[in-house]
Amino acid sequence: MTNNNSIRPINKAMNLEDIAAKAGVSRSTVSRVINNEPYVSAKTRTKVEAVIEEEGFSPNPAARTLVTQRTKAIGIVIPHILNAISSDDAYFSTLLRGITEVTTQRDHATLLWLEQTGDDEERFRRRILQNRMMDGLIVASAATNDPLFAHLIEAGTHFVTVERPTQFREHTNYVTIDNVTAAQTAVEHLIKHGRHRIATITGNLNISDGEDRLTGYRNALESAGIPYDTNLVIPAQFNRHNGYQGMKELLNFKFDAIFAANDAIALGVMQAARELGLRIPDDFALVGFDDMNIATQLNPPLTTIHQPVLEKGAHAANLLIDLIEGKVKTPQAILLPTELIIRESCGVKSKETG
Amino acid sequence: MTNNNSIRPINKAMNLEDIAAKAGVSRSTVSRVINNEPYVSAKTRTKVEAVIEEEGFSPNPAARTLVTQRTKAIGIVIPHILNAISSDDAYFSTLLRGITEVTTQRDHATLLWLEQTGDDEERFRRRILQNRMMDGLIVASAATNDPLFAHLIEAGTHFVTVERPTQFREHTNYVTIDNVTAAQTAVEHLIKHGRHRIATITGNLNISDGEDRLTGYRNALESAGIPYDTNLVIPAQFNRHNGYQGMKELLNFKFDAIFAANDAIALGVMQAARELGLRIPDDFALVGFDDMNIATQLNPPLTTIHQPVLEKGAHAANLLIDLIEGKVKTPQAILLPTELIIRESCGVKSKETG
DNA sequence: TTGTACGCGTTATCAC
DNA sequence: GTGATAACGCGTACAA
Repeated sequence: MTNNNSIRPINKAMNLEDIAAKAGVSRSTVSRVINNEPYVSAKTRTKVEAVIEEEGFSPNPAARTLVTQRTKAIGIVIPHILNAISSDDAYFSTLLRGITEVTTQRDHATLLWLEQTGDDEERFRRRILQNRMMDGLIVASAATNDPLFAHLIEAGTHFVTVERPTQFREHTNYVTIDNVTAAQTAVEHLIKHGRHRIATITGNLNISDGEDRLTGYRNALESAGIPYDTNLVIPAQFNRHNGYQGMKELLNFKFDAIFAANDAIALGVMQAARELGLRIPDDFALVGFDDMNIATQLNPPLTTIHQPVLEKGAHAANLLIDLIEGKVKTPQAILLPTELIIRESCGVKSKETG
Repeated sequence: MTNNNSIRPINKAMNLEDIAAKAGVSRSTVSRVINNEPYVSAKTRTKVEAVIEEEGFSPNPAARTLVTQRTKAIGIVIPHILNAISSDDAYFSTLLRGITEVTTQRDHATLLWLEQTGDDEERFRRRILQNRMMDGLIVASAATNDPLFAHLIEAGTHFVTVERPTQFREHTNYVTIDNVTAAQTAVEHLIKHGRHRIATITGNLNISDGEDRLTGYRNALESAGIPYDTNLVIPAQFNRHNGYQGMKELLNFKFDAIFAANDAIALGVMQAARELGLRIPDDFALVGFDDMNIATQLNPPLTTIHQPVLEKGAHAANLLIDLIEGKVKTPQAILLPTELIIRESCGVKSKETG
């Protein structure tokens, strides 16, 4: 409104110039102090810092971004909202916590991009790709063939996934767990304890987590010389409803155990079993995946694979910011450990180890 | 780097000037087209739009923010992370979904600010107050006396809370539920069905949700002429562990029902009861609050108050953006409806209505 | 209806 | 060590 430097409108934030005037130096010097640059005398620095402190000044991020081309913000992208944030599940909020822990610590803001139910994919992608408020992206629960990846790579945008990539592997940084081995461990545990007709209700097979857990299941059967029976493999998605439906489909066949691709699915199985008057683990054993907090609380407590979701988020954020800051060049693949947690749903006393 | 307009460095984003050149018009005309301003001939507009489309151009948000003083982004602030994101709980992620649904629809970005465990409050507050990447804030699960509010009001920052404010009421926009009445309804349901020694394990009493639910509990007792027995009131926090502990404390006293201030607490109660060999609802009735998805899944299924968390988030976001856009002036208080969901934990068949 | 010119608040590049 | 001054990319009075 006014061009008069001496009178600042009320409520108008201060700027470098104002601070400089108050400190009796030039704008450039204030900038140097703020950015911790050398070549400022101790005395000047102290004076300027005092004024900054006194005024509670902080530099305008938009102006800064305009010249530095950096926003000091990252984005979290969740394309498949219905799967990822099935509200049964603490996976998502735990991941967020892990991520923000690091972004906060490393002085970055965090933008959240959830694909909405009515959204078409193309618009969602454009919204993210065109938004230039972020220096990089963490992509969670995307389909392995999601076109987003091609666009990100083409645009040269830094990104990290929390699933194993199946395409563009040489361009993709990721942090995940060894889903194949973990699932295999779970199923082998069932086999070791006398279950031989083991069914599985899978997660989304277009997400590597789902795909890999099915592979682990197959591997376990194969190692034990148990034939792979497609009747016992119910393709589904990572949510409770699918577990519930899957259980009902399985009724047509004989089985003595179910490996659920995650705990939400296991929850659905338990609900169906209960309605059908089937008892776990007496009528069939059940093993889940994720170790959500609720697992101890179920009846019976759920045997499951524990995975370090918080750490996954934290590692992803660190990796992304390292990438942005140029501290990491070659594509990184970080694998986090998992653990089989034996409770009661698998029919083995939790005292005796696997 | 280069001042030569005719040669753009590879990977350098286009700007208005470039588009203008390609379209054979001036920069301002392109700006007008992008901002849907009048006084552009249909022909010019079409031409410019074609170039924009062809180049996949979108304006630099930092530059835009610098001049408009608007970021088209809002922030979500969660001060009490341990309470709000107790990983038992879908409340938080559901709220996020509700919020982002609206922010997306109204073309705003969403920033996430979670107070970290090791964080001191003062630093957290500064981080938010000094960050100018947002046009307004949604504050969730803050203590009613959180100093943040005073700062926000002083700074003239638009904000909306999803709890009832106890101070600065005339300056605070909020959307919440009628916690008092809802809690009262829950407890009256217990009374009506013969329970007279009703205990409660409260939520955080420095959050209005916790305070109000306790008030509702008192009101119900009072209406029924049941004396208020402080032995039966366990001050606690909104998480499962506190429910577990609270249940154990209650063992010293006689009671025939528990009103848990949220479902997470009820979960803890159920776990403790199970370990103690107490049966619900035979040994005591139990009612929760929230109606998290898992409630149907518990043993027994949990009677609880349903609250529309998704809608809460959506209303909050709409209200905030209305505020930012100047469409709303006087402080708004939006109250959303709740409903008592009768299942089995209260000892009443779910068929017969409370 | 279109174009010119200035300002938004920084950082970066020079002189001094 | 310090201070002008030119970008950064956009919106917007004002002139044409």
